[in-house]
Amino acid sequence: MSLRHAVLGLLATQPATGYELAAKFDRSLANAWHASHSQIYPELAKLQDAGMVEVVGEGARRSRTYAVTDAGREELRRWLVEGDANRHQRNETAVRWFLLFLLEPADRRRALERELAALDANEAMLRETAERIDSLPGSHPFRPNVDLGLRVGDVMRTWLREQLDAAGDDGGT
Amino acid sequence: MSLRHAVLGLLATQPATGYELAAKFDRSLANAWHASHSQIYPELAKLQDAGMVEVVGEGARRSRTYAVTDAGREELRRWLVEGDANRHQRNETAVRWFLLFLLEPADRRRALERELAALDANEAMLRETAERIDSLPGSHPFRPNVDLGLRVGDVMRTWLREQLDAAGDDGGT
DNA sequence: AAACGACATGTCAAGTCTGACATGTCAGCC
DNA sequence: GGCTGACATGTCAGACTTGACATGTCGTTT
Repeated sequence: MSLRHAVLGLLATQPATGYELAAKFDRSLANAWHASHSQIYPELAKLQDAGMVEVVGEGARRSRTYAVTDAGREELRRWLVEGDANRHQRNETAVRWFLLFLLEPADRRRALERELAALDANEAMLRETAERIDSLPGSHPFRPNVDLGLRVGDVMRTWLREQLDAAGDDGGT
Repeated sequence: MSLRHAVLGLLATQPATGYELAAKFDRSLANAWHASHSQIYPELAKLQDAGMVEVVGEGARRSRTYAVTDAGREELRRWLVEGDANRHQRNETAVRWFLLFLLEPADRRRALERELAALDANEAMLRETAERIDSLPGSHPFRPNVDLGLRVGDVMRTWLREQLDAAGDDGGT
C-alpha cells in the first residue's frame, strides 16, 4: 500500500490539511499515484490512530493541519530503505499503447494524435511547474522529479511521432 | 477498468488459455498492468457471458483456449479509439523516487543503488525479449513497445546516476 | 511406481479504490 | 442580504485487487 507512504511523505515535506494533500496528489503526484479526498481523509484518521501523524493546527472551516510524528518518519524511512523495488504498476495508458497496433491505420493515427495531445498538455503543466519552482529562492526537493518527467515525456512523444509516421506509411493519407 | 481490455487485447493478438494469459501479463504487460490468475479466470467467465470471448478449443488438463468474438473486437476498438487518455497511474516506484530526497545521503545512496539494480534487471529482460523477437521471422507487433521500454529505461537510469552523484556530493564517502 | 515440477483452473476473505452523495463555511460580488 | 465559488470534511455502496487456499493433470525423472 503506497497511499499511506505517499501521505506520510507529503506531510514530511510540509504539514498540510487533507484538502491540501488532495490538491498535491493531483499536481505533484499526478504521474505517480492517484488518490481522492475520499481516500485521504480516512487514511489520515488511520495514521493518527497509529500515532504516525498528529494535528498541529486548526483553521477556518474545521480544517486541521497534520504533521508527521517521529513514528511516522521512521515508518516512512523504513519503507523507503527496506521496501523492495516493487515494479508493479497500473498504467492504463501503457496498456492502450500496447494494443494500438490492433487498430486500422486511420483509427490508429487518430488515437496516436490524441495521446500526443494529452502528452503535450502534461508537458505544458510540467514546464509551468518547473518555471514556478525555479523562480523560487533556494532549491526545491521535487525539481529533479519534474526534470525526470520532462525527459520521459520527450522520449514518449518521440516514440508516438514515430508510430504516427509508421501508421501514415501503412494507411496512405 | 483496463483488465477487461488488456485481456481482450491479448486475445485479439492471439487466442490463449487463462494460464497463458497470466504468463503474458507477467511478461509483455509487466510494465503496464499487473493481474494474476485469480483475476483472469473470473474475467474470462464474465467476458464469455457478455459474448465478447468464446472457447475455441479444449486441451489437456481441462484447459480452454479463448478467442475474441466480433463483439469483443468492437468493444476493444471502442475503448482504444474513444476512451479518453486517462493518465492516472499507480506507480509505487514513482512515489518512492519522489520521496527519496527525505533520506539521509547514505540511506539515499543505498536506495538509489537498489533502484538502479532493479532497473538493470528490467533492462536485461527487455533486451532478451528484443533479441528473441528479432530472431523471429517477420515483425512482431510488440517490438515498438519493447523499444519504448528500453528508451524510457535509459532515461531513468541516467537520472538515477545523477541523483547518486548528487547524494555523493552531499554525504561524502 | 512414486515423486516432482510445470501446467491448469477455481474460490474467497480481506483490503483498496472510485464516484456519488452529503454537509457546511468563508470571502467577494451584485 | 443573497448568490456563487472555492474551501473543507465526511460517508458509503459497489467495484476491483491481492494473496492464500484448494484441486487436479500430465510428463519426466529416480
